[in-house]
Amino acid sequence: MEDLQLVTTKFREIKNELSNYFTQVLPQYEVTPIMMYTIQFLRKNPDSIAVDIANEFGLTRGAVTQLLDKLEQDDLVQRKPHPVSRRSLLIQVTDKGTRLSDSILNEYNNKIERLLVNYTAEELRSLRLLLDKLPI
Amino acid sequence: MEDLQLVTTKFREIKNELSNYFTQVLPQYEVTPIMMYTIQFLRKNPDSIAVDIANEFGLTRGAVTQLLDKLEQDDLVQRKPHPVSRRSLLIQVTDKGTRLSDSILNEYNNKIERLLVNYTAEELRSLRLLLDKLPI
DNA sequence: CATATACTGTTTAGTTACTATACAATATAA
DNA sequence: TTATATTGTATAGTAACTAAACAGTATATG
Repeated sequence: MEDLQLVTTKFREIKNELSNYFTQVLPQYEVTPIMMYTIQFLRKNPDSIAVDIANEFGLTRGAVTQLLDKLEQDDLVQRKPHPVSRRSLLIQVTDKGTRLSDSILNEYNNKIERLLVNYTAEELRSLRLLLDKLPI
Repeated sequence: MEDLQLVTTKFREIKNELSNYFTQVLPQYEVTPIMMYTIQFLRKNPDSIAVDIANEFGLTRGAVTQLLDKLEQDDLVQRKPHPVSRRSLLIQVTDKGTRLSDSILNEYNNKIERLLVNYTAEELRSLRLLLDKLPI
Protein backbone atom coordinates (compact mmCIF):
# COMPACT_ATOMS: atom_id res chain seq x y z
CA MET A 1 0.00 0.00 0.00
CA GLU A 2 1.23 3.48 -0.68
CA ASP A 3 2.52 5.76 2.03
CA LEU A 4 -0.33 8.27 1.73
CA GLN A 5 -2.89 5.62 2.58
CA LEU A 6 -0.75 4.16 5.35
CA VAL A 7 -0.27 7.56 6.99
CA THR A 8 -4.01 8.25 6.64
CA THR A 9 -4.83 4.97 8.34
CA LYS A 10 -2.29 5.65 11.09
CA PHE A 11 -3.85 9.08 11.68
CA ARG A 12 -7.24 7.41 12.11
CA GLU A 13 -5.70 4.99 14.60
CA ILE A 14 -4.11 7.87 16.53
CA LYS A 15 -7.46 9.65 16.62
CA ASN A 16 -9.24 6.54 17.88
CA GLU A 17 -6.61 5.81 20.53
CA LEU A 18 -6.67 9.40 21.80
CA SER A 19 -10.48 9.53 21.77
CA ASN A 20 -10.43 6.44 23.98
CA TYR A 21 -7.89 8.04 26.32
CA PHE A 22 -10.02 11.18 26.53
CA THR A 23 -13.20 9.29 27.37
CA GLN A 24 -11.26 7.25 29.96
CA VAL A 25 -9.82 10.30 31.73
CA LEU A 26 -12.90 12.52 31.98
CA PRO A 27 -15.27 10.40 34.11
CA GLN A 28 -12.64 10.23 36.88
CA TYR A 29 -13.02 13.99 37.20
CA GLU A 30 -16.84 13.85 36.93
CA VAL A 31 -16.84 16.08 33.88
CA THR A 32 -18.35 15.54 30.42
CA PRO A 33 -16.52 16.19 27.14
CA ILE A 34 -18.57 19.30 26.37
CA MET A 35 -17.89 20.66 29.88
CA MET A 36 -14.14 20.16 29.39
CA TYR A 37 -14.19 21.67 25.88
CA THR A 38 -16.12 24.67 27.20
CA ILE A 39 -13.59 25.35 29.96
CA GLN A 40 -10.74 25.05 27.45
CA PHE A 41 -12.53 27.40 25.05
CA LEU A 42 -13.14 29.94 27.82
CA ARG A 43 -9.51 29.85 28.88
CA LYS A 44 -8.41 30.55 25.31
CA ASN A 45 -11.16 33.20 24.88
CA PRO A 46 -11.52 34.86 28.28
CA ASP A 47 -14.02 37.55 27.33
CA SER A 48 -16.62 35.15 25.92
CA ILE A 49 -20.35 35.40 26.47
CA ALA A 50 -22.83 32.51 26.39
CA VAL A 51 -23.70 32.89 22.72
CA ASP A 52 -19.99 32.52 21.82
CA ILE A 53 -20.06 29.05 23.38
CA ALA A 54 -23.20 28.21 21.40
CA ASN A 55 -21.50 29.28 18.16
CA GLU A 56 -18.24 27.48 18.96
CA PHE A 57 -19.90 24.12 19.57
CA GLY A 58 -23.02 24.38 17.40
CA LEU A 59 -25.38 24.33 20.38
CA THR A 60 -28.59 26.32 20.87
CA ARG A 61 -28.56 29.14 23.39
CA GLY A 62 -30.96 27.08 25.48
CA ALA A 63 -28.51 24.20 25.64
CA VAL A 64 -25.75 26.59 26.71
CA THR A 65 -27.94 27.96 29.52
CA GLN A 66 -28.24 24.42 30.86
CA LEU A 67 -24.55 23.65 30.30
CA LEU A 68 -23.59 26.81 32.22
CA ASP A 69 -26.06 25.91 35.00
CA LYS A 70 -24.19 22.64 35.42
CA LEU A 71 -20.72 24.22 35.20
CA GLU A 72 -21.68 26.96 37.67
CA GLN A 73 -23.25 24.45 40.05
CA ASP A 74 -19.92 22.56 40.06
CA ASP A 75 -18.11 25.89 40.64
CA LEU A 76 -16.10 25.51 37.42
CA VAL A 77 -17.28 28.76 35.79
CA GLN A 78 -19.11 31.90 36.91
CA ARG A 79 -21.59 34.12 35.10
CA LYS A 80 -20.66 37.79 35.58
CA PRO A 81 -22.42 40.94 34.42
CA HIS A 82 -20.99 42.14 31.14
CA PRO A 83 -19.17 45.47 31.55
CA VAL A 84 -20.74 46.90 28.39
CA SER A 85 -23.94 45.06 27.43
CA ARG A 86 -26.60 44.42 30.06
CA ARG A 87 -28.18 41.60 28.07
CA SER A 88 -24.94 39.58 27.84
CA LEU A 89 -23.15 37.55 30.49
CA LEU A 90 -19.40 37.31 30.80
CA ILE A 91 -18.45 33.70 31.49
CA GLN A 92 -15.33 33.26 33.60
CA VAL A 93 -13.49 30.07 34.52
CA THR A 94 -13.02 29.76 38.30
CA ASP A 95 -9.77 28.74 39.98
CA LYS A 96 -11.29 25.32 40.51
CA GLY A 97 -12.12 25.12 36.79
CA THR A 98 -8.59 26.12 35.88
CA ARG A 99 -7.05 23.55 38.21
CA LEU A 100 -9.43 20.84 36.97
CA SER A 101 -8.69 21.40 33.29
CA ASP A 102 -4.95 21.53 34.05
CA SER A 103 -5.17 18.17 35.84
CA ILE A 104 -7.15 16.58 33.03
CA LEU A 105 -4.85 17.90 30.31
CA ASN A 106 -1.87 16.69 32.31
CA GLU A 107 -3.22 13.16 32.70
CA TYR A 108 -4.30 13.10 29.06
CA ASN A 109 -0.82 14.20 27.93
CA ASN A 110 0.81 11.55 30.10
CA LYS A 111 -1.29 8.90 28.39
CA ILE A 112 -0.27 10.22 24.98
CA GLU A 113 3.41 10.36 25.97
CA ARG A 114 3.29 6.65 26.74
CA LEU A 115 2.78 6.10 23.02
CA LEU A 116 6.16 7.76 22.45
CA VAL A 117 8.37 6.08 25.06
CA ASN A 118 10.14 3.93 22.49
CA TYR A 119 11.21 6.78 20.27
CA THR A 120 14.80 8.02 20.42
CA ALA A 121 15.46 11.74 20.83
CA GLU A 122 16.44 11.88 17.19
CA GLU A 123 13.24 10.13 16.04
CA LEU A 124 11.15 12.48 18.14
CA ARG A 125 12.88 15.44 16.54
CA SER A 126 12.24 14.07 13.02
CA LEU A 127 8.62 13.34 13.89
CA ARG A 128 8.16 16.82 15.32
CA LEU A 129 9.62 18.46 12.23
CA LEU A 130 7.40 16.41 9.93
CA LEU A 131 4.23 17.03 11.96
CA ASP A 132 5.00 20.76 12.00
CA LYS A 133 4.21 20.74 8.29
CA LEU A 134 0.57 19.84 8.98
CA PRO A 135 -1.80 22.75 8.33
CA ILE A 136 -3.23 22.50 11.86
CA MET B 1 9.72 23.36 24.28
CA GLU B 2 11.05 19.86 23.93
CA ASP B 3 10.12 17.60 21.07
CA LEU B 4 8.20 15.12 23.25
CA GLN B 5 5.78 17.81 24.36
CA LEU B 6 5.50 19.25 20.89
CA VAL B 7 4.67 15.88 19.37
CA THR B 8 2.16 15.22 22.17
CA THR B 9 0.46 18.54 21.46
CA LYS B 10 0.41 17.83 17.74
CA PHE B 11 -1.17 14.43 18.39
CA ARG B 12 -3.92 16.15 20.37
CA GLU B 13 -4.45 18.56 17.50
CA ILE B 14 -4.65 15.69 15.00
CA LYS B 15 -7.21 13.95 17.23
CA ASN B 16 -9.32 17.10 17.51
CA GLU B 17 -9.18 17.79 13.77
CA LEU B 18 -10.15 14.22 12.91
CA SER B 19 -12.91 14.14 15.51
CA ASN B 20 -14.34 17.25 13.84
CA TYR B 21 -14.10 15.61 10.42
CA PHE B 22 -15.84 12.51 11.73
CA THR B 23 -18.72 14.46 13.25
CA GLN B 24 -19.04 16.48 10.03
CA VAL B 25 -19.24 13.42 7.79
CA LEU B 26 -21.69 11.25 9.72
CA PRO B 27 -24.86 13.41 9.73
CA GLN B 28 -24.82 13.55 5.92
CA TYR B 29 -25.37 9.79 5.98
CA GLU B 30 -27.97 9.99 8.77
CA VAL B 31 -25.94 7.75 11.01
CA THR B 32 -24.67 8.30 14.57
CA PRO B 33 -21.11 7.62 15.74
CA ILE B 34 -22.14 4.54 17.73
CA MET B 35 -24.04 3.17 14.70
CA MET B 36 -20.94 3.61 12.51
CA TYR B 37 -18.61 2.10 15.13
CA THR B 38 -20.95 -0.87 15.51
CA ILE B 39 -20.98 -1.58 11.77
CA GLN B 40 -17.18 -1.32 11.65
CA PHE B 41 -16.87 -3.65 14.64
CA LEU B 42 -19.24 -6.18 13.07
CA ARG B 43 -17.29 -6.13 9.82
CA LYS B 44 -14.07 -6.87 11.70
CA ASN B 45 -15.81 -9.47 13.89
CA PRO B 46 -18.41 -11.13 11.66
CA ASP B 47 -19.63 -13.78 14.10
CA SER B 48 -20.54 -11.36 16.87
CA ILE B 49 -23.65 -11.55 19.01
CA ALA B 50 -25.38 -8.63 20.73
CA VAL B 51 -23.51 -8.98 24.01
CA ASP B 52 -20.19 -8.67 22.14
CA ILE B 53 -21.28 -5.20 21.01
CA ALA B 54 -22.22 -4.31 24.59
CA ASN B 55 -18.76 -5.40 25.82
CA GLU B 56 -16.91 -3.65 23.00
CA PHE B 57 -18.51 -0.27 23.65
CA GLY B 58 -19.33 -0.49 27.36
CA LEU B 59 -23.10 -0.41 26.78
CA THR B 60 -25.79 -2.33 28.65
CA ARG B 61 -27.53 -5.16 26.81
CA GLY B 62 -30.69 -3.05 26.88
CA ALA B 63 -28.95 -0.21 25.07
CA VAL B 64 -27.70 -2.67 22.45
CA THR B 65 -31.22 -3.98 21.91
CA GLN B 66 -32.33 -0.45 21.07
CA LEU B 67 -29.24 0.26 18.96
CA LEU B 68 -29.88 -2.90 16.93
CA ASP B 69 -33.56 -1.97 16.57
CA LYS B 70 -32.44 1.28 14.97
CA LEU B 71 -29.76 -0.35 12.78
CA GLU B 72 -32.18 -3.06 11.65
CA GLN B 73 -34.93 -0.53 10.95
CA ASP B 74 -32.47 1.31 8.67
CA ASP B 75 -31.58 -2.04 7.03
CA LEU B 76 -27.91 -1.69 8.03
CA VAL B 77 -27.70 -4.94 10.05
CA GLN B 78 -29.83 -8.06 10.49
CA ARG B 79 -30.43 -10.23 13.53
CA LYS B 80 -30.11 -13.91 12.58
CA PRO B 81 -30.65 -17.04 14.65
CA HIS B 82 -27.37 -18.27 16.07
CA PRO B 83 -26.32 -21.63 14.54
CA VAL B 84 -25.34 -23.05 17.93
CA SER B 85 -27.03 -21.18 20.79
CA ARG B 86 -30.75 -20.48 20.69
CA ARG B 87 -30.49 -17.64 23.21
CA SER B 88 -27.96 -15.67 21.15
CA LEU B 89 -28.47 -13.67 17.98
CA LEU B 90 -25.92 -13.47 15.20
CA ILE B 91 -25.65 -9.86 14.03
CA GLN B 92 -24.84 -9.46 10.36
CA VAL B 93 -24.07 -6.31 8.40
CA THR B 94 -26.31 -6.00 5.33
CA ASP B 95 -25.06 -5.03 1.86
CA LYS B 96 -26.50 -1.57 2.48
CA GLY B 97 -24.59 -1.36 5.76
CA THR B 98 -21.38 -2.41 4.04
CA ARG B 99 -21.80 0.15 1.27
CA LEU B 100 -22.67 2.88 3.76
CA SER B 101 -19.63 2.29 5.95
CA ASP B 102 -17.40 2.12 2.85
CA SER B 103 -18.74 5.48 1.68
CA ILE B 104 -18.26 7.10 5.06
CA LEU B 105 -14.74 5.73 5.50
CA ASN B 106 -13.90 6.90 2.00
CA GLU B 107 -15.09 10.45 2.62
CA TYR B 108 -13.41 10.51 6.00
CA ASN B 109 -10.11 9.34 4.46
CA ASN B 110 -10.37 11.98 1.76
CA LYS B 111 -10.69 14.66 4.41
CA ILE B 112 -7.63 13.31 6.22
CA GLU B 113 -5.62 13.12 3.00
CA ARG B 114 -6.18 16.83 2.49
CA LEU B 115 -4.00 17.37 5.55
CA LEU B 116 -1.18 15.65 3.69
CA VAL B 117 -1.30 17.30 0.26
CA ASN B 118 1.77 19.43 0.92
CA TYR B 119 4.03 16.54 1.82
CA THR B 120 6.53 15.26 -0.73
CA ALA B 121 6.66 11.54 -1.46
CA GLU B 122 9.86 11.37 0.55
CA GLU B 123 8.35 13.16 3.55
CA LEU B 124 5.35 10.85 3.46
CA ARG B 125 7.66 7.86 3.47
CA SER B 126 9.61 9.20 6.46
CA LEU B 127 6.39 9.99 8.30
CA ARG B 128 5.03 6.53 7.58
CA LEU B 129 8.19 4.85 8.87
CA LEU B 130 8.17 6.93 12.03
CA LEU B 131 4.45 6.36 12.71
CA ASP B 132 4.94 2.63 12.19
CA LYS B 133 6.88 2.63 15.46
CA LEU B 134 3.76 3.59 17.41
CA PRO B 135 2.41 0.69 19.52
CA ILE B 136 -1.01 0.99 17.92
C1' DC C 1 -30.25 -36.83 35.96
C1' DA C 2 -32.25 -32.69 38.31
C1' DT C 3 -31.94 -28.27 39.59
C1' DA C 4 -29.51 -24.19 40.79
C1' DT C 5 -26.86 -20.70 38.63
C1' DA C 6 -25.32 -17.97 34.83
C1' DC C 7 -26.00 -15.93 30.39
C1' DT C 8 -28.54 -13.48 26.53
C1' DG C 9 -31.83 -10.49 24.91
C1' DT C 10 -35.97 -7.57 25.75
C1' DT C 11 -38.97 -4.37 28.14
C1' DT C 12 -39.95 -0.45 30.92
C1' DA C 13 -39.31 3.57 33.87
C1' DG C 14 -36.21 7.10 34.71
C1' DT C 15 -32.06 10.27 33.51
C1' DT C 16 -29.26 13.37 30.75
C1' DA C 17 -28.25 16.24 27.12
C1' DC C 18 -29.97 17.98 23.59
C1' DT C 19 -33.69 20.84 20.13
C1' DA C 20 -37.55 23.85 19.06
C1' DT C 21 -40.31 27.29 20.49
C1' DA C 22 -41.90 31.08 22.99
C1' DC C 23 -40.75 34.69 25.87
C1' DA C 24 -38.54 38.89 28.31
C1' DA C 25 -35.02 42.14 28.45
C1' DT C 26 -31.88 44.82 26.01
C1' DA C 27 -29.44 46.76 21.96
C1' DT C 28 -29.36 48.45 17.21
C1' DA C 29 -31.23 50.22 12.90
C1' DA C 30 -34.59 52.87 10.23
C1' DT D 1 -39.49 56.73 18.06
C1' DT D 2 -40.35 52.44 16.84
C1' DA D 3 -39.36 48.22 14.38
C1' DT D 4 -35.98 44.65 14.27
C1' DA D 5 -32.23 41.90 16.05
C1' DT D 6 -29.70 39.92 19.85
C1' DT D 7 -29.04 37.51 24.28
C1' DG D 8 -30.38 34.58 27.75
C1' DT D 9 -34.02 31.72 29.98
C1' DA D 10 -37.98 28.49 30.53
C1' DT D 11 -40.52 24.64 29.00
C1' DA D 12 -42.13 20.66 26.37
C1' DG D 13 -40.54 17.08 23.67
C1' DT D 14 -36.84 13.74 21.78
C1' DA D 15 -32.79 10.50 21.52
C1' DA D 16 -29.71 7.69 23.71
C1' DC D 17 -28.52 6.01 27.48
C1' DT D 18 -28.91 3.16 32.59
C1' DA D 19 -30.97 0.16 36.08
C1' DA D 20 -33.88 -3.28 37.12
C1' DA D 21 -36.96 -6.96 36.30
C1' DC D 22 -38.17 -10.58 33.30
C1' DA D 23 -38.24 -14.80 30.01
C1' DG D 24 -35.86 -18.11 27.67
C1' DT D 25 -31.79 -20.83 27.20
C1' DA D 26 -27.30 -22.90 28.53
C1' DT D 27 -24.03 -24.61 31.95
C1' DA D 28 -22.40 -26.34 36.36
C1' DT D 29 -23.01 -29.05 40.32
C1' DG D 30 -24.95 -32.25 43.69
